[in-house]
Formats: sequence, structure tokens, C-alpha cells
Amino acid sequence: MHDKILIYNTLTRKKEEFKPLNPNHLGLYVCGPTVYGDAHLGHARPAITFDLVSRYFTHLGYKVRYVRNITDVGHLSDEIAGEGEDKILKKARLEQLEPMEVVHQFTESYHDNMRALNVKSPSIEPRATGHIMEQQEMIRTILKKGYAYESKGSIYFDVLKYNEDYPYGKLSGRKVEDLLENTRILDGQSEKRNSYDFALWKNAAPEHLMHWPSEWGEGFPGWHMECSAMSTKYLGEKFDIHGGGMDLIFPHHEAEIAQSTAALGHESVQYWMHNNMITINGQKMGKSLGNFITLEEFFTGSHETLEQAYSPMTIRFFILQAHYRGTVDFSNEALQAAEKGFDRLLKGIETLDKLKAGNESTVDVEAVRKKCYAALNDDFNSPILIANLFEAVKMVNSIAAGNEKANEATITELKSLFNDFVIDILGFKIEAEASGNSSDISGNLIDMMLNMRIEAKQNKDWATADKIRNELTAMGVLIKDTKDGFEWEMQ
RNA sequence: GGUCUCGUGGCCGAGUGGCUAGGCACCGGUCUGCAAAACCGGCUACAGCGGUUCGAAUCCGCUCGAGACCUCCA
Repeated sequence: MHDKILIYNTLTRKKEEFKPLNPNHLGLYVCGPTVYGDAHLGHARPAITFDLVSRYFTHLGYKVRYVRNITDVGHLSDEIAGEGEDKILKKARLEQLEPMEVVHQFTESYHDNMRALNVKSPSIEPRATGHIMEQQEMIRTILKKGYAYESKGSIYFDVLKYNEDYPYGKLSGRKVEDLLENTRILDGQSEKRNSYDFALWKNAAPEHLMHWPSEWGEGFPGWHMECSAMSTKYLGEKFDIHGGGMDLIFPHHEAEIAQSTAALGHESVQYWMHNNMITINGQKMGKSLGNFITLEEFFTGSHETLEQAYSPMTIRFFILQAHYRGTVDFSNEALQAAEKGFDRLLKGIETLDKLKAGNESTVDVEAVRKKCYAALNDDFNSPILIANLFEAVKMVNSIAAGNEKANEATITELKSLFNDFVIDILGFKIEAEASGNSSDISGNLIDMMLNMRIEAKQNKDWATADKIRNELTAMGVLIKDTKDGFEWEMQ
């Protein structure tokens, strides 16, 4: 029933035809944020990327179950809140806040940011702390099967043992021998048999703020357990797509594969999708690098490197204008270009609403629609999709300018094209802005002034006409003269 | 050091063995009393050097440059 969809699978490093495990159903798991700080541009990327994936499949008629976790345990130890770390968390510690208060605060702000970006809420948003039992259960299974061992109250995954039965490192292209040589010396390593073993359950140090009882002692789950446990719980032992940022490929997703395979005896994920990073001056924007700009700062323009505020939809457009597997380099220039480009798209849609149908049609909307689907079917190529939509904008403008003709059917087709791709699939929100039909007092006053300007123009009183225009412009009213009058909008 | 990715016009960013997206900026023209908007047109690039090929920016090799992962990170 559907056209072929190609997805680049990190596991095989090539594009593969998507075949759902269950017809017309999609199981999608994406690694969500660790909520210990404000969300930054980097968080927007996977959220928007997989929002597109989920929206597209939904549009095609799939029943999508989209699971995106909230990591609210594991990284919130006392020591991480120490010097040079997140100020709010540090403050929270100083003020003796519960870790859950910190988690709550940043979960809320993450949600606010996502809503602003018009990222749809996933079907399920499970939290690590709400699934301690499931994680412990999975650890027990792995222990039982002999792929893990206990050491000083912690449980470690036995990579070497696992590697005898299954290939460890297949996702990231690593070999166990190489890992041995290249793993750095870390604290607690002496507890492990091998440096590349990773924790499934960690014995809680006294300063650790979050811990749970277990048969191995007070502790907390390892950093990778939650995703294995929660994806299995909500999507089953096998599911279609697992997504996340490229930086998670190793060790996080590699560990996930190992854990799930060890516990279940087979792999879970059919297609691994990874979005690339956002860079700033060619370097990754990241929390650990301290060069990140939060979404809130973008929305308000409050960061020192920002020349202006950028609206959530500008950010969304900026991200979608690049393919998800390439890096996107941040700059004011690029963002401003995105802002103007997005504006052009919106103006095209507004113009379309005002178009009057004629008797004949000289444009082929169906061809554009086909190209739009083709773009998405080729590994979710949003930049090409957007390019095609600009072709449709050009059609609209040409019709409005009288260079092309459109009948009622064509106009309806165009409207449905924009509605499907711009609103439903790309997820752009069109804010209702004050316009010429505004019924409030200021709108009426502007109409009145512009009508006076028309009278002045009819009397060839250019001085008065220009004065009205200039003063309204100074107030932020953009005036466009048309054949039969005027249009205006607030800047 | 190991593994991997990338290098496109003024900028951002697609893509492909031959027909060479799109946006922003810029320059002409149409329209307009002038402007703005819109429309039409122009600007025609693929790091360097070799090789494969009838033909490569697209495939291969080397060089240079940039980056990612190997440690929490989206």
C-alpha cells in the first residue's frame, strides 16, 4: 500500500528498505534527555528528527508507538554537581533540594521547549526511576545466563564472555581487542574484570543521592540499562526503529544491544537511526564542551553570541533544512537566512489563501506532491522536501502575479499539499498574526490610515501618502500595495 | 594512538557517473508616483594531485584540512 521507504541503518551503514515487523505498525524508541540542565540546541535535533519520522509514518497511516525516555537517574550523583558543573544543580545541592526536584524542574522546561518547537509528545515517556524493577529483572536474567558478574555490590556486564557468543561492537565498528588497548583508566576499574566491562548495577557510594535496594545491596542501575528494559517493556522483544544522537552509538547503544541480546537471546532493533550533531564554529555543541546555547536563550536572544532572538519555528526550519545525518553548523547568518526562508514559505501559504480560482490551470501540483513523497521516502530527506515546497510557493506566487493560472481544483490541491507537508509532516506551526482583517481597534486604525493614504495617492499628494507609510513603517507595520488596495502586517 | 565521517558557489545546505536542488545575500529587468512585496533573468561551485572511464564534482588512491567516537553528552 505504501511506496518503498529507505532508511539508513547505522548497523549496516547503508540505506535499507523499511519493512515493519507488524503491518501498518511502527515501534519507535528514541533516547531522550538526561534532565539535569536546560535543553539546548543539540536536544532539539533528535527531538525534531524523530518527530518528523513519527509524523511521516502517522501520515502514511501507520499506527505509531513512539517511546522516548527521560533519564532521571544515574548521572545525578553529588560529585557531578561539584565545581564547574551546572549551576542550578549546584544550587539545588546547596539548598538541599531533593534530586527529584531538580529532575522535575528540567523535565518541565524540556517539555515547555518541545511544545514551543511543536514537537509532538511521544506515545509513552517512561522514566528510569519508574522502572527500577524492570531493570533489576533484566539484570537478573543476564546474570543467570552468565553474561554478567558481581563485584563489590555492583554488577558488571562481561563483554569478553558475551563476545564469545555474539559480536560485541557491531554497531560502532569496534573490536574487543581494540577496546582493550584504548580504554582509559577510570575509577572503579579495579572492580571490573576488564576495562571495557560496563555496569548494569552500581553500588551506591555514600555521597550518591539516588539509590534503591536490591539483592546486591543499595545501588542504582547502570547508565545503559533503562533503555534496554523500557524498550522491551513497551515495544516488545523486537521493534522497528531505535533512534538517538550519533554520540550515543558508543558506548550507549552498543551496550544496549549487548544487554538486550544477552537477556533475550536475540537482537531487538531492526533499524538504528542516528542524527548528527549541531556544531558551533565547526565544533560539536555539547554540554561537556560548555559551548552550548539553550533553547530558551534562542527564543529570547539572551545569549551573548546571538545577534537576535530566534523563534521556535525558525529553529525548527533551520534544523529541518539540513539532512538529519549531516552536521549543522550554527551561525547567526545561517539562522537569519532560515528565518527569511521560512517567512517566504509562510507568505506563500497566506497568498494561497487569497488566490481566486480561474477556469483553467497551468501548473502541475501532483508532480510536486510526488517529489515530496520521494524526498521523504529517501531516508527522510527534509531539505529536498523543503526545496520542493518552495517550488510550490513559486507556483502560488506566479498564479498571484498572473503568470500562471489555477482553477478551483488546483487551488484545493495546493492547499492540501501545504497542509500535509508543511503542517502535518514537517510540523510547522503557523502563528495567526495580525493582518488586514484584524478586527481590533489598532487594526481598524491602521486600515483607516491606509485608506486615507489611498485618498492622498488619488490626489497625487505624495508627501502625505509617504508620511503615512513611513510612520506606520516606523511603528512596525509592513505595508504592501496591491492592485486594488493594500495589505499590511505587523513585523 | 585506534575506529570512523566529512571537505560543494559570498553564506547555509541537497544531490548525482553525463541532463548540474533549494534558501539567504548580491546584480539586472517588470510592476509602482516612489518604495516594499511579487514576478522574470543573472551570478553556475564541488579542497589539491594522480588514476579508472567515451565522460567524474560524483568511483579508486594519495596529500592537505576539519570534525566525531574511544569518558557523561542529543
